[in-house]
Amino acid sequence: MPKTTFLNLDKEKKDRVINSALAFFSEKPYEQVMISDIIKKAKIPRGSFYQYFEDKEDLYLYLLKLIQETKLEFLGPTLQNIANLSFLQLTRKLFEEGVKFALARPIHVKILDLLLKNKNEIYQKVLAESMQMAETIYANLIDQDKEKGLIRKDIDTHIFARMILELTSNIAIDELDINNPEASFKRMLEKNDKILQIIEYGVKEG
Amino acid sequence: MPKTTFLNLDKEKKDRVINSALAFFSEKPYEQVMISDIIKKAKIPRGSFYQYFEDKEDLYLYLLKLIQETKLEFLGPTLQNIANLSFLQLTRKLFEEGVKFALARPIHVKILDLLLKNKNEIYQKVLAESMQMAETIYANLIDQDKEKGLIRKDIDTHIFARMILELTSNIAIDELDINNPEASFKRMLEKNDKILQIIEYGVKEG
DNA sequence: ATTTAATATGACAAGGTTGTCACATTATAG
DNA sequence: CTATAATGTGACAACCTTGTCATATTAAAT
Repeated sequence: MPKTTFLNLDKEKKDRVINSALAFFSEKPYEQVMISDIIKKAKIPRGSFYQYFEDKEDLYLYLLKLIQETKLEFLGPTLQNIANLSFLQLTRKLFEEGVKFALARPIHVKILDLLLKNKNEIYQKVLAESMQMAETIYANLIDQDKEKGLIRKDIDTHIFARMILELTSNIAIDELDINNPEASFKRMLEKNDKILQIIEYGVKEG
Repeated sequence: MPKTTFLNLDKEKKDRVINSALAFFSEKPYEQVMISDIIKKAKIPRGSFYQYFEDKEDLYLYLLKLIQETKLEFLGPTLQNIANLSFLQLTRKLFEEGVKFALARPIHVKILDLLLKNKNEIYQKVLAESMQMAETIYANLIDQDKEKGLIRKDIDTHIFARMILELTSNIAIDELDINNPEASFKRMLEKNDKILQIIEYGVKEG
């Protein structure tokens, strides 16, 4: 956690630091981001940085917390209305919301994407558990839908859950084009639909 | 390319350098691997390194070439007998061969995996084009199978090709366990089958 | 045996990064 | 209007990493 000195800073300066850090952590993996670059872009002296944060990890974990908060806030309304959805409906919803979030907060999404791909020490520390939990939740929903006769019982629950998790996290980022958000959005939603169609009905004729 | 000095080296020393480099490049992304570490592990003096290679990139590109050769050699027999396979049969075959290769050459696979995830300058230089080409080939095969009535015509060819490419590259590495190759192998093949089943028939009941 | 070419070595300069610290500046309290 | 606490600063030590180069050492050629 940042020291209180940082939290007491006026918003402008705080934002300068946060935005500078977000920019770098969205461009390179954690290990390759340099404190020197962050303070240079944020225009704060080296000494100040260490007055605000313990070290790079301290700052990074703080950013992740901010990102998580932003995402939860963003997903809030959606999460209110998922109780009656089937797993596939939920997946479609989350795909959609994922796209929306990626367009609204591309930097945040890039940071999460890098962390997801990197599987470094910090990933183990902060994401591994959540991913495991998400998988379990998905698995339970899938099993429920099997009981309801919505999903074939011979499907491997665990693997299906993993597939969905992998596809949800990877697909959004590729097609993202900040310069053309509307087109981007449409394209990504279409892609989502097509992927889900394959998963629902398969590709085999007849 | 390495300088002739390196190529003329006796096999033992050459292998020491290559294996040391392979070890590091399979553990960390290219940018985070340090020449210092490689020469230390290979037990060659700093000066020698620069007598053998231009720089880190020179060495890395050389390793990638070796890996590619190994892989092509490995896949050779398989590639002889794919002419009459449907796209899905081919996919199954390549999944299988991918698993076998990952077990036979886990270090190589890890290096390729890191490169695939990183999308850095070197990726653009050596892999981007191949990936594009693979996608095109897949797309053609899919279209052919649509004509033959094997794949539903309403499936989006491009996206289906991408999905398969993504799944083939990501799945193999996760479950890999060097300590228990046979169990690993069996588990991974089963996983492959289950994924392919979802892709062929979909998950939806009825 | 001598000369010439090829290799091997490791000290070193140049450049970069991190974390600290003594000191300057500003805010707060008495 | 001090005195005390909180912040702001940037020079600096300690540590790395890269690429080079003058100097051995070894091999090949004459």
